[in-house]
Amino acid sequence: MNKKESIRNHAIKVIAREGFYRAKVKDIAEEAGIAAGTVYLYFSSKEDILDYIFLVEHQRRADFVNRLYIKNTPIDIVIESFIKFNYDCFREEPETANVLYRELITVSSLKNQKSKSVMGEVYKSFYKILKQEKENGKIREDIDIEVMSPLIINFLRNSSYNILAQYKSVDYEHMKENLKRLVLHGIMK
Amino acid sequence: MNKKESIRNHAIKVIAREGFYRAKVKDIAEEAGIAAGTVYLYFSSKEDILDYIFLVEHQRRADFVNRLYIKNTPIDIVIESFIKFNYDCFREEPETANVLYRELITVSSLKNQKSKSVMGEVYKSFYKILKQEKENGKIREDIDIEVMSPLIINFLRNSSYNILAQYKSVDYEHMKENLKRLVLHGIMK
Amino acid sequence: MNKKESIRNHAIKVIAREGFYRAKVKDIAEEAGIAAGTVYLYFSSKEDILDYIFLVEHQRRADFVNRLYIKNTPIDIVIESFIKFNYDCFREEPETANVLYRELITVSSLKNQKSKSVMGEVYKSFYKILKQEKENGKIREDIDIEVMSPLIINFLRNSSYNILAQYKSVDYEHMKENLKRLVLHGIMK
Amino acid sequence: MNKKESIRNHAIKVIAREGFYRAKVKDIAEEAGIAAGTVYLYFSSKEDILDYIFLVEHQRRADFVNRLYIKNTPIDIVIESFIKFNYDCFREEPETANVLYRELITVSSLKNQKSKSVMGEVYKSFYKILKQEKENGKIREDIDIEVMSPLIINFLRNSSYNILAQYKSVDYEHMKENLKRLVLHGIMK
DNA sequence: GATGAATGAGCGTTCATTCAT
DNA sequence: GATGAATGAACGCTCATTCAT
Repeated sequence: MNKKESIRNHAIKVIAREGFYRAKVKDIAEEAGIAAGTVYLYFSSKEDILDYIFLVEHQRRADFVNRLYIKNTPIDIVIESFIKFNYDCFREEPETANVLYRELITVSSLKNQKSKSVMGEVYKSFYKILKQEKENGKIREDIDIEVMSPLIINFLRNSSYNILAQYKSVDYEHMKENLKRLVLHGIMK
Repeated sequence: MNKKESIRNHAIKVIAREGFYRAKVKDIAEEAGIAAGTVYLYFSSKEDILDYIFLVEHQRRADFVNRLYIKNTPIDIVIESFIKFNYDCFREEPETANVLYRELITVSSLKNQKSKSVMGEVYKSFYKILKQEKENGKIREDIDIEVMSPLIINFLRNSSYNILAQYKSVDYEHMKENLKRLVLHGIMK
Repeated sequence: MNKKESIRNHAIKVIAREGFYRAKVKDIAEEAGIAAGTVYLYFSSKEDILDYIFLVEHQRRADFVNRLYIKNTPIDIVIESFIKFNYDCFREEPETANVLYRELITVSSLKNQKSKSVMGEVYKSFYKILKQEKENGKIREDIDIEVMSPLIINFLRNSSYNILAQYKSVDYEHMKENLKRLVLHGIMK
Repeated sequence: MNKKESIRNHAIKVIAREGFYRAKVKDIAEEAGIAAGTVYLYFSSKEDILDYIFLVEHQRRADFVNRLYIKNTPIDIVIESFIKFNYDCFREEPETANVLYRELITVSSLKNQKSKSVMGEVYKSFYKILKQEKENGKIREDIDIEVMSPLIINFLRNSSYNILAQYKSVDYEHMKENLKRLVLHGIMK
């Protein structure tokens, strides 16, 4: 078993529960069934663990959106898929959602250059999809896709999280449908 | 001079610069030109300062949206005004924007009940505006306004922050216009 | 009304409740219905208040024992009276008893020279009584009264406190009688 | 080398010198040749150290008196031995004596339940010895041993401390003899 | 004399990180 | 590689004392 991945996974649990600053390296280690010192064989610092969590999650999104782009997926399917992707991620691993949503901003001031640049890839791929569709005449002319693409991506990810975090018993399909409609009507002709 | 307000203002500066957990009470006091102990004459703890910052800002938004509701403002003007309001707030006090955006989530897990309930008022007023306009036949039937109103409010606030934080030299009017269009097309007939 | 005495009396209450180090000057002042700063018009420091409390109480005991000495009171009556005196003091003002018993030792390391010297007077008077009675042939020859007089005085005072503190519903007369007997049989022929 | 015991021993020194509230954890650690943080690997708080000091000392006395009881030791030997035991303890470790005598009361208001219950054992064993001897007809009928046993135990311990603390150059054997005589004459037929 | 807001030294405790084993 | 005891810098908070009003 890969120990670095094990630490990442258990760190997500602890950080989701306590928040990054309250989370103790000792607790993460304990949760992972190793000694505190061992963590430092795989990560240079506590912050480094968080960076790595972001990196992996951003990479997953970058890969996902990039794959949609390569396959020439039409914009309505892209929006729908990305909503579904985030929903599924967050429902399957609620702790990861928590960490992504809560700590992302706090740490954006940190030095996680690598994680940042990967997030940039997500924006870029989504932008390319929008550009293609604008050329196809599907997107309204008065929408500046360069400016809006990161805002929309963030909106979709945050809303997915918000819905799952706020509403306990609700028709999720209904909400996903609403979210998709709002964005599609917002940008399409 | 109101010392509690002075502490709030200088705390915003320090917390914006360092983040809440890195910000030292001593630094906040120093920035405000008082002794560290004096802070505790006005706040019961460091966390209490943050709560108060949120409370004041949320109250401003609650008042703003509520006033629009009372005046029966049409939805397109509401969206436009709220975008402008956030823009202006964030441009005038970028540090406040930083704190609101970065720390809001981190601390949402804390016990800031008062601040939370005030934020709830924002949602409620905005929901009432949307409800009115739906009855007026301006909102598309397939939009569930109960679900979407908090998502839209957050979208507008976060996007305002994102744009100001990301783009240094840009045509802000153009971006505000884009944001408004996306949301209006997204929800209106 | 004498403000210094008022502070002394209310300080006794607070110190009895919290212990000297936990007792706050502010609480003492509040209890006495004055401002914290006012305390420092009558006492030079928090410790100074405690010194004064001791001084007053020791003086009362010194006066009491000295009066017995002057009146040529026989030893059995002295013992009995001193037990009764302590009992009555402690029953009437249990807080004072608490402070005397608990803080006396802690602070014996402090610089309360005046209070100490007054306590010395108690020992001296009691010693003179014992000496008189030894010359009268009432005290056993093998008792070194110089050594034993302070021990006995402390024993009587501490035991009074202990009994009142430990036993809630008990025949106090029976216990006082026991205490008196033990000491009298211990020292008399 | 047992580090917990080392901390206990050095804490006794510092607390004896400064008093509990003046003693700094840092000083205790420094005295013990370790870092301040290390103290918290063995004790949960500063107060916890004091509790442990009491526990150990009370246990020693409890064991001592209990052993005398088991061996059916006659009362005069018990008194003599207990005086000697306290003398020796206090002469060998004057700091321990100081702490026991000075802080015992201050902290008796704290939550040191364990330490308290151990002290109760001392009273109980001594009471059983007295009861035995009363049945043997050695103790005067008019002495209520249930009431007097804790008072006597405290008297012996406190007096040992007082003598050692007050008198620098004195015939200690003479004083111990005096103390023993007083108590024995006080209670025996 | 009386106030009480302001001070700031001081301290208990935490916890990321190290390193000898 | 793995451990976990030890470290010690760091920080939130307290409260005796002062002093301008």
